[in-house]
Amino acid sequence: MGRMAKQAPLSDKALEHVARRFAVLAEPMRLRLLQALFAGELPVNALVAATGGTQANVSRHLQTLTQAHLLSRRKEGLQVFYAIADPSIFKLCELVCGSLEKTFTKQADSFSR
Amino acid sequence: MGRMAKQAPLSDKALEHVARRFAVLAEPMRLRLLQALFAGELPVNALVAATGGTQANVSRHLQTLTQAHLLSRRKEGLQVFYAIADPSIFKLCELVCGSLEKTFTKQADSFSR
DNA sequence: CATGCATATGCGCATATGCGGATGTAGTTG
DNA sequence: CAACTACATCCGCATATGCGCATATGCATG
Repeated sequence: MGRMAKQAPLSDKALEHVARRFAVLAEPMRLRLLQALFAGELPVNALVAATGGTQANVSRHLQTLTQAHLLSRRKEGLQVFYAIADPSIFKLCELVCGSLEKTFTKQADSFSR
Repeated sequence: MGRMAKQAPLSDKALEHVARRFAVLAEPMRLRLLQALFAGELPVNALVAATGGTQANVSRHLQTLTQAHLLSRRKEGLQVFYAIADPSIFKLCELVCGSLEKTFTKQADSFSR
């Protein structure tokens, strides 16, 4: 299957899907939520506490992440537990952080030189 | 160095930088430009042709990508050549595409079952 | 130095998105 | 079933961002 695909140009629809995925990750509050969930499943109130956001805002962002299939949702009594559903998130964040680190390091070098 | 870092929670500033990186990638036209540049360096007019965008719009998006240190810029006579400056882009796109493929496959399965 | 080409930028508009505050809903408990 | 808890959603506002159009800038050439 398409594993070694030679980067065949993606269709417009595919590009929009990819863009949407990146857009979902392009909000600090959502990144905070994902970061809090790195350690494992958590209920909304814990995420509110962990991120310092309002309950309404946290809930909305959780909905966005869930609709993007990045989080899973599980009701248990009064609480709703969210968890990371797409493990690619981990590598994604690693990659971006690594790349940004390099960039900053280079910028720092350009001063010290 | 930080290679095996235990995902220490990122600072607010760091999170905003990561979010910004994702935001830059969250536009179909910019993804088209990156995709066109996957094969190598190209001048603006070629990118206009490849993407079907207007010259003004392409130029602005190229500026965005360059300011984000994703592209490099090289002037040669009247033309300006752009090239991918951050190889992490390749893996990033691969990861997202792979993840989206899985998601769609699952959705497809949920019909055929 | 006047003209022309390749690229960049200013401006205005339309749309999208995040946020706070209030309110709605589902489930639990007395 | 009334009151409470945990979560979701509605509304309005403020801001950000993409786009088209026009125009400016930089560089080469006759």
